[in-house]
Amino acid sequence: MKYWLMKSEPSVFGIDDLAAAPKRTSAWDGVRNYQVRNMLRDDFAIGDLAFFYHSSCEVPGIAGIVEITSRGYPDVTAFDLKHANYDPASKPENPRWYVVDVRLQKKFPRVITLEELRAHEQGKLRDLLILRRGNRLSITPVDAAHWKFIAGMV
DNA sequence: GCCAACGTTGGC
DNA sequence: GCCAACGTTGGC
Repeated sequence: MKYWLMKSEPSVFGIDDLAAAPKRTSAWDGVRNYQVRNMLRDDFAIGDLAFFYHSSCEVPGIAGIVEITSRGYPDVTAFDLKHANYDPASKPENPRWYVVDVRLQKKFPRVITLEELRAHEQGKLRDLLILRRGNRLSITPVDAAHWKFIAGMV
């Protein structure tokens, strides 16, 4: 079982959108970065857990925990001409982009802010990828020790 | 394969 | 809105 951190802009899709979705489950679509695509396609397993991170918003930080409920499968929004995620280079017979399904496991009573995380940048959260300068991946692996520590910050 | 131009991410 | 730090594109 692996741990992850998945970023989303709440103005596009936030934790409350997931809470309101049928079965509190949704495909994590719209990833258009090859490194992240490879993780979704090859590295995610059913039962993995991920922090749901809100980015590009007033208070960036971790809003809750989701459970991975599928392996990677093709991102059908890339095939949809009218969808914002449309990519003509991705074909159903040779899909370029992938998703996994996520189910909301827990919305935190409060957001664990980026500022709080940064307070441990030189200590317990050293080498947490989200804190690394220049990191732009929307999905990053989280090691077990970091996961445990952050979950304890709630 | 190089690299300039361009686009995107995301904190501030 | 600004801008650093990327990733991608395309001419050569």
